[in-house]
Amino acid sequence: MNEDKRLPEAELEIMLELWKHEGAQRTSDILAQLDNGWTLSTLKVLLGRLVEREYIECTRDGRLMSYRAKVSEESYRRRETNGLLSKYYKGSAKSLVAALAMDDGLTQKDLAEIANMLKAKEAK
Amino acid sequence: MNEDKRLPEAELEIMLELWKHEGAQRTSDILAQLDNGWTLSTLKVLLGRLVEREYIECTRDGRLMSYRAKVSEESYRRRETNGLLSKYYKGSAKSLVAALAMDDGLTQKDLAEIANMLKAKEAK
DNA sequence: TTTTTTAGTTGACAAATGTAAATGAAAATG
DNA sequence: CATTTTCATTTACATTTGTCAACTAAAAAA
Repeated sequence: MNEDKRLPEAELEIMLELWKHEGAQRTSDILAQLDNGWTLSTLKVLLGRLVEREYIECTRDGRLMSYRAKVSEESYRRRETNGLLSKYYKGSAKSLVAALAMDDGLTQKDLAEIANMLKAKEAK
Repeated sequence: MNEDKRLPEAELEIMLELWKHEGAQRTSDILAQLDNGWTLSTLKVLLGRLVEREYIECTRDGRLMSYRAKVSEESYRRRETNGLLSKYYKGSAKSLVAALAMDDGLTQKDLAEIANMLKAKEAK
């Protein structure tokens, strides 16, 4: 499959929108949601490319098209996260978290909560 | 400046290599380090583009060129990390860390160590 | 059922990216 | 010094990406 290449920026924007909703979305709704200056034309072309890459699939309801994600946000996010990790943090999640902490992105409380999550998971 | 656009994959590869060393590096050394199949030609073109973007600068030592990063890894990494955060984790560092924890990327010990770092920093 | 709207499909094109060969100039060799 | 080897700089070209406008077909309206 093609599912191991990163998406170009514009197509990713669309995926991010599709991932927000469970079901399929109408072309025009997607356009409205995105609310970047694209024309319908532009959106359609990008959607077409995403279909080719098999990132999404479409169903036609009469004359209207609807699209929904085939590749899950979960899996794509995981790939992107791992990519960031390996490129900039020597693959160490701990380094990344440390950096976030130093950047004021994390509080003691956050850490405590996550430690609890972890404990709960281990207990399982 | 141009410093707010992401680099194309190939150029990033070069930056990652340059960031590994403090000083300037010879073209041929870079090529050797990268050790992907590029020809010298290819590398040079990419280096040229990076110079244009002002991501790196070059000095010539006789007939040889050396390059070194102008944009710091630190700053680029921060940008990329924030990008990931906002795209896939609603901007919440905590969500990202939770995801890492669930993916077995983090141990209790890691968290404890980071909590200590944070404490030390706050004490300052 | 003709006309007008709409939504979808194609064809186009410029800019960016990946890759490399051709060209030029300086340095090492014979 | 003439020749060969090394680098670096240019030019080239196929793909990919970003953006549309033109063209089609179907539905709604007149």
